[in-house]
Amino acid sequence: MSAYRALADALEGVAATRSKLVKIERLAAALAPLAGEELVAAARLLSGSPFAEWEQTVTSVGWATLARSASAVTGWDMETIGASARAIGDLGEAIALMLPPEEAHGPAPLQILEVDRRLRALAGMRKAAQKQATLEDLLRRASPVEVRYLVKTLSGGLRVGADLATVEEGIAAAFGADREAVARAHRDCGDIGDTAEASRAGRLSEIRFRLFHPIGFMLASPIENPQDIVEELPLFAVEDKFDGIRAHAHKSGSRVTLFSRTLDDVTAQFPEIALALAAPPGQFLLDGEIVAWTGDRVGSFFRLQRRLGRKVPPAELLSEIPVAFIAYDCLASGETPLFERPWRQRRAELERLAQGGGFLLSPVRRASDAAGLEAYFSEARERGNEGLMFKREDSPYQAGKRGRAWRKWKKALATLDVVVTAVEQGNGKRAGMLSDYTFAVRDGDRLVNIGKAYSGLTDEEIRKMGAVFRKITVARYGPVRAVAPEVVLEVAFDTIQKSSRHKSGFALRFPRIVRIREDKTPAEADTVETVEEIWRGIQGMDRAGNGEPNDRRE
DNA sequence: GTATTTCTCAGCC
DNA sequence: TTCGGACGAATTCGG
DNA sequence: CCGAATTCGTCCGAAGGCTGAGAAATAC
Repeated sequence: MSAYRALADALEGVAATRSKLVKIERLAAALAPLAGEELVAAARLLSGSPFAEWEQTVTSVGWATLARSASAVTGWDMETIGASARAIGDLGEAIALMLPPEEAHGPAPLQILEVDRRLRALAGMRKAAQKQATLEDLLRRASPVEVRYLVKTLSGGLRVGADLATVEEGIAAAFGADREAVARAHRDCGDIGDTAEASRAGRLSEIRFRLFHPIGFMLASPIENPQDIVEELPLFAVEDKFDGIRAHAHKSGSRVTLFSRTLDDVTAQFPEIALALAAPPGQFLLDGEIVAWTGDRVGSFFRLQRRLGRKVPPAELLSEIPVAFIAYDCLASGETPLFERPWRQRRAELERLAQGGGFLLSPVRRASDAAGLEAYFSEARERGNEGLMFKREDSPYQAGKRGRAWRKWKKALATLDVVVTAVEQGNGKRAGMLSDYTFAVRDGDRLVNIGKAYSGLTDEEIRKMGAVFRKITVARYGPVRAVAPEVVLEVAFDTIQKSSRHKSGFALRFPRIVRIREDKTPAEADTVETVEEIWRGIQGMDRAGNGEPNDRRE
C-alpha cells in the first residue's frame, strides 16, 4: 500500500524545478518503488488524469463544483475562493492555502488506489449534489499538498511543467527502459499506466497495436508563407490543409469507429461517414479530416460546428450540413501497422485503399520551386482551404509529435538592425533565462521587440538587470548599425520592464491576497487561524522566491 | 406535473 | 488552433 | 582537438471563440 502523499510530494518537486532532466529524475523516483495496480494508477495520476486515454472517461467536475466543495470544507465563501484562485492563477493552489495547516484530517493517509477509486466514482455520478458530497469527503481526508494536486487533477491540468511525454521519460528512467519503446507502447495501448507497468515488467514489446483502440495524433505545422519552405521543398509533399475536424477512422468489415483528437468516439455524430466507410471490404486505419461537404468542395468550419457534439444528429441537420471524410494518411492496413513506415509508403497504401471507395482522398502535389508552390498555394486558397500542409516524405507517423516548426525569428534576422547575443550574468555564466538569441529591432533611437520575457524575476531583480548585462555581443546578422553598449543596455532594460510577464508573478499576487484578507470575514471563528496560515504561506513564498529566478512561482 | 430557462461542463478549432 | 519561452542535445566555431 | 558559442528539436502552458448536452432551477 502506497500513499498518495508520495505522488503529491513528487509533483511538488517536479514543479519546483525548471530543469527537464531533474523533472524526469523526480518522476522516476516516485514511480520506481511501485508495481502492479498502484503503478498503473500512479503513472496516470502523475500525468494529470486518473483515466487511460482509451477509457474516454471524464469526471465532469469543473471549477464551480470544486469551488463549492472547497467552500464547504474551508468555510470561505465562494467569492473569496474565486478571487484567490484568480489572484494566484490556480484553483488548487488557492484551496490548499486556505486549509488548516495540519496534515491529513482523516483517520488514515490517502492511498493511491483509494484516490483512483474515488475519482472513478466521481466520473460515474450524474447528480451534482452527489459529486459535491464525494468531493467534500475527499478534500477533508487530504492534507494541503494532496488537496493541491487533487484539485489540479480535477480542474484540468497539473501545470507542473511535465506532461505525458515527460512522464514517458520518467518511466523509461525508472525502469531502465528505452525511451522510444516506452513511447511506442504508450501509443499502441493508449494508457500511460499500462505502459509503466509493462516497462517495469520488461513486457513493453508485448504491447501491440489493436484496431478500434484510439491512437494519438501526429500534428503537423501549417505555414502561411510558401517562401519559408522553398529551400527544402524536395523533401516534402504538399497537401491542402482542410478546415474541419481531425479524426482517425478505424474500420474492419462493416464495423467503423471515428476518434477525435482527444481520442473520443465521435462515430455517432457522423453516421453518413461511418456508413460510407463500412461499404468497401477490408480493414484499415485512416487519418484524415471530417469536413462540411457541399457536394464538390469543402464547406466552412463554421457550418461544421453545428454538427459537433450531437449525440444523435437530427435528420434535418444531416441533410442541411452534409459531411465527408477526407483521408490523408493510412496508419494500418489489414493486419499491418504502418506507423514506422515512411510517409511515402503509407501514402501509396492509402491511394490503393481509396480505389475501394468509401472516403475522399486528399490530393497531394509536389513542387520543386517557389513558382510551383505559389501556384498551388493560391489554388488551395481558391478552393477555400485553410492553407497547405507539408509532409516529409521519409517521415514515420509519430503519435503525439509535431511536425517541424518554422522559426519566425529566423526570417526576422535577415532584416534586423541589431541583434544582441550572449548576455552574461555577473557570475560569468550565461544568464539562466536566456536561450538562443535575445534580439531587438531598432526603431529610431529605441530598441523594440526584445524577444524574451524575463519571467520569474521580482521587481528588484529586474531593477538589477542593468548590472546583469555584463557582456553584449552584436551578432553578425543583418545590417548592424553602431550602437553603444550603454544604449543597448538602457533601452533593453526599459523594454524588458514593459514586456515582463508579471501578471501571474508573485509580486502581483501578494497585495491581492492581502486585500482578500482584509476585506473578507470567515464564517466561523476558528478559520481565523486559516487566515494566518495563508498569511504565513505567502511570506514563505516570498522568501523562497527571492534571489531564485528558477523558482516555479513565476 | 410539465415546459422553459439557466448553469455547468466539455470538446472542437 | 497558434504562440512564445525554456531546456538540453547537437553542431559549429575559434584558437 | 577542445571548450565555448550557437543552432536545433521538443516540450509545455496559455489564449480566445463557439456549440451542444444534461442537470438544476424556475415558470406555468
